[in-house]
Parts: sequence; C-alpha cells; structure tokens
Amino acid sequence: MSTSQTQNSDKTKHYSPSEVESFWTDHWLSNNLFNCQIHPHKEKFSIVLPPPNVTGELHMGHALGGTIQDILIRYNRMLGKDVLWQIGTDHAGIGTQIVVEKDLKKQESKTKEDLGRHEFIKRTQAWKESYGNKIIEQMKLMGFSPDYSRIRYTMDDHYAHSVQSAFIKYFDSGLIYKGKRITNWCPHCLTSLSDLEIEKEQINKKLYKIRYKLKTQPANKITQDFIVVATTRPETMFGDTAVAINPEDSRFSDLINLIRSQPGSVLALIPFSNKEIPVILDEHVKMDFGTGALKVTPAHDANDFEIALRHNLPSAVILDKTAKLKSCPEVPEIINIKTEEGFVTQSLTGLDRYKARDYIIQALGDDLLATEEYAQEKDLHDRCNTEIEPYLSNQWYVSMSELAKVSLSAFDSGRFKFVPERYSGIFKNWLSEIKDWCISRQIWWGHQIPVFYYDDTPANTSVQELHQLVKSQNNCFIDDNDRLIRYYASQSPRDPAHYQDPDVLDTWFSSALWPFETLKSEHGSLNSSDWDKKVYQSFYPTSVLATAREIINLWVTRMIFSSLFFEQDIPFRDILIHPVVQTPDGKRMSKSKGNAIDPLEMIAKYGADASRMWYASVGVISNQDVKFPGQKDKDKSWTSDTFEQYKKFANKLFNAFKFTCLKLNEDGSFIPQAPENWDKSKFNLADTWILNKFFVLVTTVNQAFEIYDLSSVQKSIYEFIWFDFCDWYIEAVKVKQGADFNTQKQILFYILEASLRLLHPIMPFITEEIWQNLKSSFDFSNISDSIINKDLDTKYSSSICFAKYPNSCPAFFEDNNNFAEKMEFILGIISQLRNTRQSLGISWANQLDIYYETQNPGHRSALESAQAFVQEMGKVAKLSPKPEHLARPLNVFVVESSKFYVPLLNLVDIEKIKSGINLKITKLDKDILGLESRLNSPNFIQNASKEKIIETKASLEQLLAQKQTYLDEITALI
RNA sequence: GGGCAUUUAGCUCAGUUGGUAGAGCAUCUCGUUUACACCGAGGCGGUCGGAAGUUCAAGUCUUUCAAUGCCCACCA
Repeated sequence: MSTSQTQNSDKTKHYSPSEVESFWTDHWLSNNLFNCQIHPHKEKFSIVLPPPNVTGELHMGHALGGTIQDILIRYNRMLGKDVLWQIGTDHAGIGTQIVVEKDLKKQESKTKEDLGRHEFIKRTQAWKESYGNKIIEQMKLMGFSPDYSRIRYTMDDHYAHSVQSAFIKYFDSGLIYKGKRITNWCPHCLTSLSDLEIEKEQINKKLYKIRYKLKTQPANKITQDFIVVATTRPETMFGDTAVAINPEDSRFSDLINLIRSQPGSVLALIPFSNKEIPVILDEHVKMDFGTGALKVTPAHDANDFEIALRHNLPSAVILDKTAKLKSCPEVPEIINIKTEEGFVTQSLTGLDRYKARDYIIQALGDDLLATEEYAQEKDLHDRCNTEIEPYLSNQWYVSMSELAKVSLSAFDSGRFKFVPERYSGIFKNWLSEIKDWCISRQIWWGHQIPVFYYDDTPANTSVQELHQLVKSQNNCFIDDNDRLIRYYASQSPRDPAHYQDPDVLDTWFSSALWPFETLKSEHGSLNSSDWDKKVYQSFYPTSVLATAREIINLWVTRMIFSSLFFEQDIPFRDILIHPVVQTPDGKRMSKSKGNAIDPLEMIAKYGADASRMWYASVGVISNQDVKFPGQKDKDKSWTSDTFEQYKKFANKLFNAFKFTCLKLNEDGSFIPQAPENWDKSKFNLADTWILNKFFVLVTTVNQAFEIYDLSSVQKSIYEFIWFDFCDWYIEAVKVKQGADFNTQKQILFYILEASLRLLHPIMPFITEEIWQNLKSSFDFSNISDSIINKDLDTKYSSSICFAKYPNSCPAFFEDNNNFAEKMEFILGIISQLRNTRQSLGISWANQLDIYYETQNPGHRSALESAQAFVQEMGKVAKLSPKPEHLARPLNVFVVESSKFYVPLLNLVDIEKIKSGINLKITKLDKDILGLESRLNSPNFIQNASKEKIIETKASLEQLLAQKQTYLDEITALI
C-alpha cells in the first residue's frame, strides 16, 4: 500500500491536513473499503443515515450527526464486526418543489403551471440528477465511511414501489380513510399551500365585538338575552355553527349551569340570518381575550374546525374558492345598511371577503358593540401576497390509535431506547395524545397517491337515493356534481379510464420506511437479488439511529410504527438524540438569518480530523444545545480557537510520530515484537507507568463507547496522547533510563501504534497516514496477529480502518512493584522542583543539587531508579540522600511524605526563600483548618463512616507533617 | 400555553455513588532544551444564578424563584 507522498518523503515540521485527507479519501474509496461485507459468523452493526434533503448542502447538524455515526461505524468495524452504514437522500416534497419553482422562475420566468405537471416533474428529476449528490460529495470530505456503493433515494424505483405498497397495505387493513381538514388556500392562485410558502406580516388587526341574541329551549330564565362574541372575521358569521365559552368563566355562570344540565339548551342567533346555533362549553376558549365568547366557524378556521370535531358540530361552507360569499341557504341574499339617507339594501352573495366584512360591519348597527385593534400576524402567500384563506378540503388520513398502541407497548417492553433517556417522554406523550395522520399534500413533487377513481353513478337515480346508497357502502362518495365516485388503492389503474388522485403523500410517509426499504435493494431497482435478502437479514433491525430532537415525532416515531406494522420488528435498538449546534451567542443557526456556520469552511481551515475532534467532544449525552466555539473575523470568515487547538493536536501527534521514528532508528534497526515476547524485567518506572496509563485509558474508552459517551472517549484519548505520552513518556525516553534500550523502543512503538488505533474512529486521516508510515518503515510481521482482525483480505487488513480496536488489557501486563505509583511520585518531585525554580527566579542554566530524606522504601527505590530522569527533567546535578549537615540557605518541599532539600547558596536571598516557604504554609493552613474543624465536630465523629474518619485523620496528619517540615526550615533559616 | 435544557475561573466547558472545585483558551512570568514555538514549564484567577430545605457534610439531593435558550402547540 502506498502512503501519502507529501508526508512520507519529507517529514516537515508541520502537519498539513488537506493533502493527507484527500489522499486517503481517494485511497479508501477507490478500493471500495467501506462497501458492506457479510461474513456468516461475524457480529453485525448497522446504521441508516437520516436522509438529508436532496437539494441540501452539508450543515453543522449533518456534520455533527454524521461524525457521531461515523465514529460508531469505525469503532465497530475495528471491533471486527460486519458493518453497514446505509446512506441516501430524501426527495423532500415541498422543499424541493419550491427550489425548482424558484429556479424556473429565475431562469425562464415560468411557473410550474406553464410547464404542466408531467413536464415539471421531469424538470425536478433532472434538477436532482445534476445537484442531488452534492451532499454526498461533502460527506466524503468529512471522512465519513458509509457504503458509498449503495446510495439510496426516496424516489428510486424500488423505493417508490414500496411507498405505494405501504399505502395499499394500510388501505387494505382499513387504516386509511378520507377525511376533512383545513388547509392553507390561496384564493388568487387557487392552490393549497404548505407552511413553507407562507410569509408572515405584522399588522394591526381589528377585533369586532358583536352581539348575538340568546334564546333558551325550553324557555328558561337567564340573566342575559344576548352574548357578545369577539371576531376578526365577521364575514364568516354565516358559517358559524356554535358559540363557545370557557366552562370556568364566571361571567357566564348562569349560562354554563344551564348548558351543563341540558346540553344544547342555550341557543344563539346569528345576526341577519337568525339561524339558531348552540352555545357550547370548551376549555380552549381564552377568558382573558376578547369577550370570552368565541364564534365557531368550522369550515373557515383551523382552530374552530378542531372545536367542531370535539363537539361533533356540523360545518357550513359559505365562501367559495375565490373567497367570495357563496349562494347557499346559510347566507342571506341581502342585508340592510343604515346610512345617513336611510336604509340601503345590499346583496351579499358573490361579495369578496373584505367587502362583505365592511358591509356587515355597517349593517350591524347597535349590535356592533366595539372595535379594537391589536397586533397580529397575517399569513400571506409568498408569491402573490394574497392573504391565505383557511379552506376545508378532502384529505387522506392514517388512523393512529392502533399503530400508537403497538409502538408504545414495544417501547414499554424495552425493545428500543432513547439516549439520553429523557427523550422517551417526548415520544410517549406524542403517541398517547396522537391525532390521525393527514398524509395527503396538494403538491406535484412526491409519491402520487395510489388511489384511482371512476364514476359509477347508476342511471335514473335521484340525488337523495344516491346519498342513501353511499351511506351503506365503503370507498365511494358523491362529488360536487352529484356523481357517485368509487375509488380503490392500487399500483396501477384497473381500467385506463380510471383516474388517479392528484395529491402526493406527505414526505414523512416515505421517510418512515427508510430503515428497512433502503436495505432491501442495493441499487434501488425493483428486482431484489439474493444478496439483497442477505443484507436485509443481516442488518435489520439496525443497531443505532442518530438524529436531532426536532424530528423525534415527525420521523423517529413514524419509523417505529411503520416498521412494526410492515416488518413486524423495531427499526433500531438505540436512538441517539444529539445536541443542536447553535451560534456562539446561543441562537439557532439558519441560512436565511445568515448566521449559519459552514462545516466545509472549518474543514478547509483546520482539517476534517480537527473538526471531527470537536464534533466528538460535543458527543451525544451532553447538553441538548451546544454553542459553536468561534467568532467571525474581520474578513467575515469564521475562526475558532477550539478547532485550532485540535489542529495543533494533530500536529503534536505528527511530531510525536516523527520523534518515535528518530528514536527507533537509533542504534541499529528496530523490529517490533509482540508484547508477550518483551523482557518484562527491563521495564523501568516510566515504561510501566505509561503502559498502566494506556490500559486504564483503553478501559475508559471502551466503557464510554458502551454508553455512547463520545466526549469522554475524545477527551481521555486527547489527554493521554498529549499529557502522558508526549509531555512525560517521550521526555523519559530521551533520558534513556535502564540498560536495555530495546525494551523501551518496543514500548514507545507500541504506545504510539496502539494510540493510533484508539484514536482512529475520531481522527481517521492522520491515524491512517502515520500508521501507513510506520508500516512501510518497520516490519509488522511479528505483531500483525495482535493488531489486525482475522479473516480479512489484504486490501482490508492493510488499512487501519480494519485494524483491531484496543479493547482490553493484555494478559502480559501487571504492575507488581507499583511502578506506576512510584512514577507519579517522581513526577511530583519534578513539578515541585520546577515550581521552586520559577518562584525563586533560578535560571535553568543553574544546575541544582537535591538531597532527600525519606522513611519510605518505595520512594527510595524510585529515587534511585529514576535518578537520571529527575536529573535531566529538573536540571539537577546531584540527587542523593540528605547528609547530617547541609549548608543553609536551603529550600524545602515535601512530596507525599518525603522531604527534599535544595541548597541555594549565593543563588537567592534568604527573604525570598522564606516568603516562598511561608506561601506554602499559608496554603497548607487553609486545608488543615478545614480538616481540623471537621474532625473537631462531634457530629462528624458520630455520624460519618469509620473509613471516612480514618481517611480524614490521615490526610490531616500528612498535612501537619508537611507544615512542620516547612516550619523547621524557616526556623533554621533564622 | 405545554415540554426540555442551561446557569461553575474573563471565555468555552468537565465534575461518576454527597466529603470542601478541575481542563482548555485568554492573561502574566520564565525558557530557543537535538519531535513539535502550531512547543515546554510555572503562576494568577471561583462564597459553583438567588433563596429555602434534607444532612455531621451540598456544585452534587429536594422545593422554589430568576435569567437564557431550544422544541411542540396556539393566537377569535
């Protein structure tokens, strides 16, 4: 295997990520290393990528979620499992349609209607072909390792067919029905709209307070003979089918009692038409807004429609598609308007909604009690600026109660879980209060609903007879032209004359099938092969789903009930909900606000490896939001100290590698040996210490992976490599302690090589680069068994991507002599010595002598064996036991229980030494005081555990002994 | 309106079962020492958002208040 030429041939001072990263991306992908494999005996691990919008570009959320998934995939791949990371894109219905529509308008000044449905869909498909895989290319820059050979799309043949089958299966099971729903309608363009096509405008709306006469039935005494409703839309009053008040509203207690005892007994009269409508009780009516009485117009207001559903109210449509008053029984033909010249008759039918409002207001006379203004938002169609009209229309619904029940019981029996656990609340609450799912959308781009219609009106049948007929039959209705229309669900029409429903399915209907349909066809074709079956059997249900919390209900929940219904199985076992990346000042990022940070810009600046270090540090189980740690430059580009820090880490690692090679090549050639064959008797303090640290790290990391705590994984590896390995162990190696340098070389090599494997899931590029360099420089044949997973072709086994993940402490290692502990003691001495130098202003050019006094045999032996190390690290000339008499002035410090004396004759004046020692005493006193007051408290002695008391006493004694040493030395100085 | 989260050093954040607070960056000081100045070493810096409670002991557990942010719903 070749390695990146730039780094291999010329070991420069600085690591440059860009060349290395593109080199290894090319290498991995051209060798198809990430294509899924199936070995019968191997464990399986799979993830499906939440499909990004096909029009989308990589944003922070993708980068974070993708990195989390890639780390898990790479980790499990290195554990020797067969892995599949299934990726693809979503056709994203309305989102894509709007993008293409805008493009069409800009390029050709045409609307989609100009092209026609068929042509427009062709356009959208073509658009997808040329721009659709941009995000996939960007994923490669992140170093993601999915199976790029099986990119799926929610509109490819297999998938489209499955979506239709799913609909048909729901339909045949009786779970799908036709129902009414309020949609956003543009009376100018005569089209329904999605929320995305609506613009909000802040305006002052007029709130009219209108008197409706009251009547009881049978006649009861009530204190009021009218009720005042508040409305912004008086012109819809003829569509009212109730007046609602809050059952807790004391202003209406009389009425409420009456309604409670006899529902429907209190009636209000709609002005002008005098139609009688019931006064009803509904707790959603706000008592502190308007008059406390709400006119309910189910056909022309979404909220009123909900109220009508709750109370089984009829709905009356009184506006036509252009938002003009209809000619219908509810609407009076004329009203009388009082003017200065007397009454003027005004015809109502055919009046535009705003004009109708004006006339009605004028005609109300004394029944209009007040007009108030208040700030509100107005919904406008973004293309024509026409005010949206709520419009009652036919829609398709999925009945949710049974699906919800099954999903909840699957959750309750522990078949899947949320990480962090708190998100299960969102899931459970939503499902237990769920309404039926409206799955039809009045747009062109999407999966057209597989329902076909035909006229089946029997000859010589009256309209009344037709209505009777329909009541007793399924799957038919009477249309606006009084024709009997039958319908059925099918992939294709049974007769060419049958016509298909023009609506398309909600995008989430198709996304809900994602975790299983993507696994069923490798390339999206209709025919599934044996291999496809094997993939599905091996990798379904998937192991983990990683996503953000805002789509728990929209998507995650729907995947769960869809999987349970269609596959009789859960889609995934663990659901990871990762944080949302916010701007540095804690706001939501959005492209339109212009505060979004481009992950690709960060890659260009700091490298993908460094970027991934940050995403890993965010992890899964930290907060629900995380601020991007950066700021905008003068030239408006983003910079980040944190990303910079991780870039430096890559450089540090690269230099540690350079040093390691330098050392290994000293004194003849080096051949790595398996740890079992090392001469353990040659380990020195530092060797044992670093091995010990490393194996603790391995345990920590694997345990953290177990609970998806990637931030701990990241942090502990970072700290080990920089602080333990580079700052201390490499320094120790330079000193060449002990007789057998070959053993040290083995350990040096081992720690570096194994650290690379440990770090690889997070920083895949630099670890591969260095690992390949090591492989081409040294003979791996003695160690390959312990670092390479078995049963792999050379193609795979020669990449670190498939090397063994360090996941246990090998049997050879034990620290019988507490070398690790002794090393910590030595490190403490060196720290104290450095402190002494710094605080007393002693130059490093001055070599110091140290005399020690210790009762601890372990300390003595540590000092003897680490003598050279201490001398080198502390610039110490002489390190020896304290003789009876030493010339003063001396500085003194205590490490654990051993005392160290540093002669400072002619170097520092006595006052400075004294104040230095006094400072130490002051600090000790603080701790001593705390411990003493605790031990002096009878409550503590009585209640605290024995172990705790002994422990506290011991640490107090140690502190007191230290203090005494310092006091003695101060006295001696005087 | 409902839900969730956050509040610890100047900044960004760790802090496992309650035992008296840590890291990085920034800042200050010292240092060109044969991997790395994209470096090393050392120092300064905190009544852990407020209040109350439980406890011998609270950053940690309970209650409550406040600020900030996010998600969902709603706005006659």
